Amino acid sequence: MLIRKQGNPLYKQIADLLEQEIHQFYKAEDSLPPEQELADRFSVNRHTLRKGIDQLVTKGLVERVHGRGVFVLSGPLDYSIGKASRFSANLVALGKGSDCRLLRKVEIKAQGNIAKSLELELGAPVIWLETLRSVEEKPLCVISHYLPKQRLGENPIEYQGGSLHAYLKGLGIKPIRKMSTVTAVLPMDDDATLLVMSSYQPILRVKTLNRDEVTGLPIEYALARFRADRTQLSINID
Amino acid sequence: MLIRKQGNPLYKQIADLLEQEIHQFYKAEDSLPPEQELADRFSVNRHTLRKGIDQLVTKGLVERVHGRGVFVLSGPLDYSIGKASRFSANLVALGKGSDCRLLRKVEIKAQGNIAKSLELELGAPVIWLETLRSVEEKPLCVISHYLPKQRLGENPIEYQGGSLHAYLKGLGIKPIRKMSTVTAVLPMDDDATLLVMSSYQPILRVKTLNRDEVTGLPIEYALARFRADRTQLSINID
DNA sequence: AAGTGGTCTAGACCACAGC
DNA sequence: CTGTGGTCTAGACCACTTA
Repeated sequence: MLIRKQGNPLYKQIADLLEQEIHQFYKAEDSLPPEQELADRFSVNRHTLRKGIDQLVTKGLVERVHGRGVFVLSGPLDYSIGKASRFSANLVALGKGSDCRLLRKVEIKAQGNIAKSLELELGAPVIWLETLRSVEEKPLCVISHYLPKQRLGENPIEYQGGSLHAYLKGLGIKPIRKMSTVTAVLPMDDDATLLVMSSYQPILRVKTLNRDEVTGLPIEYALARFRADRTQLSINID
Repeated sequence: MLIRKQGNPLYKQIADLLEQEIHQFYKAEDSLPPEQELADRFSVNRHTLRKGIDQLVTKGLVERVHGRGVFVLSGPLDYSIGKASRFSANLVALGKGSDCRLLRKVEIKAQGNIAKSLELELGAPVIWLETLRSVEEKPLCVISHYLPKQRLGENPIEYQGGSLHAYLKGLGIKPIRKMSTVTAVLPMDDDATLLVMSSYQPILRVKTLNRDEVTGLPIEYALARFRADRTQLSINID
């Protein structure tokens, strides 16, 4: 049935076969037969079978659940830009999300990129906030904020959610966005979970540095991860 | 050195270690030591080592070349979006050699988004150019350009490659970028092929509208698809 | 021919889910 | 407990590149 051939390895043939069968005979939520059973059926080692399934996982066709099985995912997603524009996030309006939940608040020591971007000494105290912003009840982006503790005045950080920039304003700080860089990647596991998305859809990664309008010193370094299918960054140039 | 622990498999630890080392000691184009050598060094099986490298490949950090080795990829190019920025200028500024190949040149009738963006009547003639731009011999992005024929003067479009904006300038047109939107998607098959990338790595989609500086009329509507692993868009806000 | 990555097998044990 | 996927080892051979 399966033939070893150059350029068409067994695991690929298996992936193709399974993909066909999935489209023909399976529906979303169905589980595939156990790996060992499939391996026996194709007369290959379980490792080879697994590699075949890996292809389908990467493709976003199926999903592995430890201890339970391999499950067929619902059909391909629509990546049309028209759909995305409904949820368009304006770059300038960033940080003004309608709902903002605080996931984490810790004090860490500045190091690497964070120290460099914030223009801090290594080891200087930094407040690390992790926020999740949703629009219309649907999670849109996760943002890691890094704030230099020493530049926040004597006030302890009591931010609990809502607009972070509004909170900072209350401390007499007015953050001004100076630079952003944008790139696209596939999400880390944690982010995929928070954003309730599959690991095979891209996310937009926006890195931003905000400076205090008064002192001109860096006041916030932020790394935002947007669900790309719900986001379109608009950049207007005057 | 490496410790077996739940939730932190060896291959992941290896990936993390290698990533660190790559950032510290390697530069683009460098090759990693052979797989067997690395496996010995970490005292793991070559399969386990390979799975670690797989992580880095997925991450876009390194690239495998059969029979030659594993090579470190160059970091993303920083592509800046600003008023006058053009592709060629961007890369020249980075000191990189670039190349622009014309893939297609057709005349079509304006419709839908194109007509709307270019502020044309439905059915008005539009020149559709498809270009592939490479940097250092490696494909970076595919761009679809839509030019309103009637605004190009009497000149037939004789553009054959190279800088498109330089060519337009020769026609007495100076395009100014007015708006861009950015989003991330998985590539269409054709684009993935042209960009020599996997269909599961995201691309950055940048939609741009350029207006003629003199008349203020839309002169170019462009839809660019960048390999996200080689691109970082910089947005500077004044 | 030698060196590199690519594929496959065989067998083992672990971790998680559900009965 | 049993059944599932997850990780790791050991060894083999193939395919591609370079010299």
